Amino acid sequence: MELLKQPSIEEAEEVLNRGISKKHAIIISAKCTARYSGRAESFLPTGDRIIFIKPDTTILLHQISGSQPVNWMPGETIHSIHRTEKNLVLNSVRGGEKLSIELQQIHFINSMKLEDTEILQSQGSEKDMAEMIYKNPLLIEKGFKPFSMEEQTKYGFIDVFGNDAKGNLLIIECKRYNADLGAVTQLRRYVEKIKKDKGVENVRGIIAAPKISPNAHKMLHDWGFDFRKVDPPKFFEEKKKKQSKLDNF
Amino acid sequence: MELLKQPSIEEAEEVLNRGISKKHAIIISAKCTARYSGRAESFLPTGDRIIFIKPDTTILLHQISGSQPVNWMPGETIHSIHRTEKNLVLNSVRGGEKLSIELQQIHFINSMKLEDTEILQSQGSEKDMAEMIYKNPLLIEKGFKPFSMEEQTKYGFIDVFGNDAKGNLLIIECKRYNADLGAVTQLRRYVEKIKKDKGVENVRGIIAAPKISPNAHKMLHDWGFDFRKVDPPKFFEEKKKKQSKLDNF
DNA sequence: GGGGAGAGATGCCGC
DNA sequence: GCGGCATTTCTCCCC
Repeated sequence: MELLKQPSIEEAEEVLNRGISKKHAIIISAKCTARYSGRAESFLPTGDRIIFIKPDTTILLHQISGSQPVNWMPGETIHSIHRTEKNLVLNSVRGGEKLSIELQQIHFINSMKLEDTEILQSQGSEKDMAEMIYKNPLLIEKGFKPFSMEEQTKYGFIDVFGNDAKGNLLIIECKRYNADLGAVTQLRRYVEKIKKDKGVENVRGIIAAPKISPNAHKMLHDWGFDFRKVDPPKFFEEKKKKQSKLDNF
Repeated sequence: MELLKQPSIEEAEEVLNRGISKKHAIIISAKCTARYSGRAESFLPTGDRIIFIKPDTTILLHQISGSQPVNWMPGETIHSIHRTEKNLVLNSVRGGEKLSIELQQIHFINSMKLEDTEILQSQGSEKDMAEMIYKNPLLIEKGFKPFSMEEQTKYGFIDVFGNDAKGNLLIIECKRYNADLGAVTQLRRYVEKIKKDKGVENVRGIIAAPKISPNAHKMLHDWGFDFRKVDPPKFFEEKKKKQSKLDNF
């Protein structure tokens, strides 16, 4: 691990070059400017920021607020270090894209080998929600018999597909949070595709979500579709437990 | 600035508490585990990671690859430090969400005041593209007369709105990259809304984008809409210059 | 504060 | 590789 406080340009240059070639994780706190050119064009005037170069060549430039980086480059990027008269410049190139960070004052630089082979174990995605409905069709309505999940069509894939009590085809589009206009047009697209492909007319559409925006609900109704309030699995699990505990009093 | 290499639990706890209360930017490199509960549930087993706590209370946990954090909490989060028998635990709570990071070995911790009042100056967004078309209607077709931009409707806002040479209403939906099925359904929504609101039938729709997916193009055609190849401004500016330079030979 | 949509979105999966 | 789409999306803008 190399960790330098207020390094000279020469020291920082060496640490950077060595760290990049060794696939270290490199963190720099510095006063800098940044220019980006590629999918758009941008310039960020002088300020204190955090720069993070990952072993996979990803580079992130973070300002002191917000969860998104202000500038970045994803993997497969080539970094190079240059010197101006007074400063150090970090150029990162990838295809037609280029990020150029000019370091004007380096507060600290750290370069070190990090070990991590784990991946995130996650639950509660939209797919989990579809699975929950598939296994508990009563969440939609009595008599609903789902027969497929993630059904592929050229116009997108259907979350849950089945028959209702009267034998109509029934398409469920799940949203784990608020259903919006996009969710309704998505459902509409699937219903029309299935009607056309199977040459049938009795195809119903349902949006399953914890809530739906007023305009989306209106459009849903205009198109003869329905809404079912369904909470995604694991959503605010702790909060719900607490709430039901309170409800018992 | 406080910068400690391999700090003891006690030292790290002090730096963390002091840094959070002083609204410092805090960076930790550590072996850790992470649990998240809220909009989903997740667990991340032991590994070396980078933790970044911003002055606005945003917290990011980054693994050594990928441009996205593996766990995070946006602003308005309350952080607190606790001790287990052997380790330090950083709890971050916001509404019904909770992120808990257990620090098992701290490689370094840095806490410092950062100064930054600048915001990114950016060009080449979809709005810039709409503006370009508004000013150069020939990019769409001869006789196109745009009369409004960002027109608000309850079902979304229209990028560019105008009349064609024959006096039909013409709605343009811009996409700065590949137009997909969503872009077509979006356009369709606007056209239907305008037809209904104005009680007219002669409303045309056009997607302006550098390219469009085959399925989207088919759906566009099925609905009687058109596609115009338009490159967004500033997109790969450097690359294009180079290309046109090559073309001259 | 909610709705609607873009983003230099990124990431995942299926064909 | 492209297509289609979810994301603990985040962020911005307008009502």
